[in-house]
Amino acid sequence: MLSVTIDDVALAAGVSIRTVSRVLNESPHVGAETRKTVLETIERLGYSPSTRARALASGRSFLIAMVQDDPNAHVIGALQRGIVEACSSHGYELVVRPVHFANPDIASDIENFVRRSRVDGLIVLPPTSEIAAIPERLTRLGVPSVGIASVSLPEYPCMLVSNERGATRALGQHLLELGHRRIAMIEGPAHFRSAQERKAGFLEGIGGSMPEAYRREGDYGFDSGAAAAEALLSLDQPPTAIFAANDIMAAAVAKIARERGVSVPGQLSLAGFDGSDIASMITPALTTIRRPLVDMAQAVTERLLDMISGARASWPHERIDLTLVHGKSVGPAMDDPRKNGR
Amino acid sequence: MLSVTIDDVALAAGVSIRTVSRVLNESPHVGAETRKTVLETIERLGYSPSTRARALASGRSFLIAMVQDDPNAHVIGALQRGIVEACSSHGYELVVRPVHFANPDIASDIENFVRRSRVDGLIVLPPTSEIAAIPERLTRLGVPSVGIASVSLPEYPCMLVSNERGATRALGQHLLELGHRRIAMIEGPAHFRSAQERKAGFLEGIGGSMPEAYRREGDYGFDSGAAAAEALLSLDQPPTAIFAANDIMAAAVAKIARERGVSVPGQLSLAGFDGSDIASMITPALTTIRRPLVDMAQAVTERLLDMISGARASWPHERIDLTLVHGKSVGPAMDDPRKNGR
DNA sequence: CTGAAAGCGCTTACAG
DNA sequence: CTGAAAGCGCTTACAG
Repeated sequence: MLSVTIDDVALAAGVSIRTVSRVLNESPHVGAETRKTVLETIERLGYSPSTRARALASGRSFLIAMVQDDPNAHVIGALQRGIVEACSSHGYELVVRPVHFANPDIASDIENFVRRSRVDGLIVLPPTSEIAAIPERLTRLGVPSVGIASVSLPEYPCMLVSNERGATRALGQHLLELGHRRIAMIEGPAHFRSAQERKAGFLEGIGGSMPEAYRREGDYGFDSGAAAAEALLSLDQPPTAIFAANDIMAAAVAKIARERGVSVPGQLSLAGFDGSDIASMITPALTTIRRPLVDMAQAVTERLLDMISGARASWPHERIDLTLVHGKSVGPAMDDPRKNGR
Repeated sequence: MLSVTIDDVALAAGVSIRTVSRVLNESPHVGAETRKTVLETIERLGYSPSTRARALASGRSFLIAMVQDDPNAHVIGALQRGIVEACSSHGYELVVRPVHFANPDIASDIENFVRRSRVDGLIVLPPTSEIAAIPERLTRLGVPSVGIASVSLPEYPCMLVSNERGATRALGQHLLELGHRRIAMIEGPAHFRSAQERKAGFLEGIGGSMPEAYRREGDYGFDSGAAAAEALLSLDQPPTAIFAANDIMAAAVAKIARERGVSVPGQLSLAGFDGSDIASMITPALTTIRRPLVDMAQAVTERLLDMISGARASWPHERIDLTLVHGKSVGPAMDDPRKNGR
C-alpha cells in the first residue's frame, strides 16, 4: 500500500538510514543542517514511518488497551474520551478490549490478549479493576497497567481511586440534615466493590443503620431500579428519601414515582450517582455525585505512558474526592408523608 | 517481556519454523502427526505469536479502526459494541480514532493516521461517513473502508445505509393520521446529511410543508432541544406534535413541556429518533425510530473483514429499513389545544 | 508434506 | 555528529 520507506528517505537525503531514524526519534545527536535536510526530504516524499516495523525493532507497539466491562454508555464514553485524548497527544493508539467480569478466567483472557496484541500497557476500568489477579499477572508479564476504581489494590503500580465512600457519606449526612429519617437505598450488585463502597459510605452518613425493608439490591440497570422503586413505594411506611447507587437506577425511580403520583422532591427526595448526562435530562434534574471521569481517565493514561517510557516504574495511588451536585430532586423531609395521599 | 519465539517452538518440536508458521496459519499442507506435535509444543511452552512480527512480515496489522466524531454516547456505544464483537471473533483488534468533522483537513488527517498505524481497514461512522473525500483517499491508498450513514456515497466500496428518510416519512404520516395539523420539527444541524434526510422524509410524510415558525434547527444536543422547545411552546399557536431529530433533543422537549405544564401526549405529542436507552428512561417513554446500530455495526465489520481477507473487493450498498417504536408520547390530536390552558 | 533463505522496515549497540 | 551491520519474529515464494 505504501512505497516510501526509510531507505528511500536516506537515499534522497544523502544520509544513512540511521540518521533518518535519529531524526524520527528526535535524538539530540543530529546536526541542525542534517536534521533540516532529512525533515524536508520526509515532507517531500510524503514518508510516514511504519509503526509495525518500529514496533518489531523497538519492542514497543505504540498501542495501549482499555479493558472494560460496563454496559453504562455514559461512563464508558466519558472514560474513553479522556484516555484517547491522552493517547493521541503522545503518538499512541487506543485498542478497546471488552472482557467479562464474571469470567473466572478473566486474568488469563487478558494475559493472552496482551501476549498476542503486544500492547505496551493497559488501563483497567471498573468493575474489572477490582480483580487483584489481573494486575498481578500483568506485572509478572512485565507489562505496566493502571487502574481506576473505588478502592485501592496494591497490586497495581498506579491507581486513581475515586472516594465514593466519602461522597456517599456526605450525601447521607445531607439527607439527615434535611430532616429525612425514613431513608432507603437501592444498592449496586453486592459483588462489586463500588457498590459496597457506596453503600458503606451512605450508611455511615445516615448514622449507621437502615431497616432491611429499605435496602434493595439492583444491578445498576434501569429495570432493576424500577423494580426496587416499586417495592419501596409500596411499603406501608414508604421512605421519604431514596439514594440509588447510580443515575440510571435513580432515573428509574423518578419514572416510577411519577407514574404513581409521588412528587419529587415534594414527597420523595431522590439522589443518584455518577453525574452523567442523564441526571440533567430527566425532570426534576437529579441530585447526584459527580465522578470526573474524563479527567481521571486522562490523568491515569498520562501516568501509564510515563511508566511505559520508563520515566518511572510506579506511582503512589491517588484518591480523588467527588463532588455532590445539587439538582432539584432533593428537598426537606415532610413531617408525615402518609398525609399526602400515598 | 516474552521469551518464547517461533524458533524455540521449532527447536523443541523438531521441525522448521516454516512448519510452525504453517500450523499457526492453518495451512492444509501439514501432516496430521506433525501438526499435533507442533500444537502440543506450543501449548507446553506457552507460546503466542507476536502480532507485531506477523504484521511486518505479512503486511497485515490485524488492526482495524473505527473513525468517529459523535458526542452521543448511546450511539457510539452501540456501534462500538457491534464492531468489537465482529473484530474479536476474527482475531482483529479495534483501534478507536476520534476525528473532527469540522476539520477541513479531515481526509489528510485520516490518511496520516492510516499510514502511521497501518490499520488493515476502517469503519467510518456518521457524520464523518458523509464526507466523500475520505473513502476516495482511502481507496487511493489501497486500504479498504466501509461506511454507515443515512445516504449512500459511491466512493465507499461497502456501505450500510439506514433508511432514515423512509422512517421519518412514516412517522409524519402517522402523526397526520392521528389528526395532527400543527406539526413542528426540531432539526439536526443543517450540514449533516442525516439531518437533511430526517427532515426531508418527515416533510414528505406530513404532506410537504411546514410553516417556518414550526421549524427549528438544533445541534443534536440537549440544550439546543430545550431552547427550541421553549420557542415552539411559546408560539400563539403552539404545535400539537413535535418531532425532534434525535432522542436527546426529544428528551429536552419532554422536560420543557413538563416544566410548562404541557402534558405529553395529552396536549403535545412528541417523537424522537434513535431508539436509544434514554427513550425508555424518560416519562412518558418516547415514541422513536429505532436504528439497529449494534447489528448494523457488526454486519458492516464482517464485510470489511471479508474485503481485507481478499474474499471480495466491494459490496453492493445495502439499505436498512428502520422501525417506529411506539412509546407513550404520541397520541391523537386534540380539537383545539388552546382550550387546555396553554 | 517439509525446509533453508530472504525479506518485511525499522532500531540499537558499537565504532569511528 | 554520522555510518555499516545485525537483529526484532514472523511470512513467503521457491525448491525438493
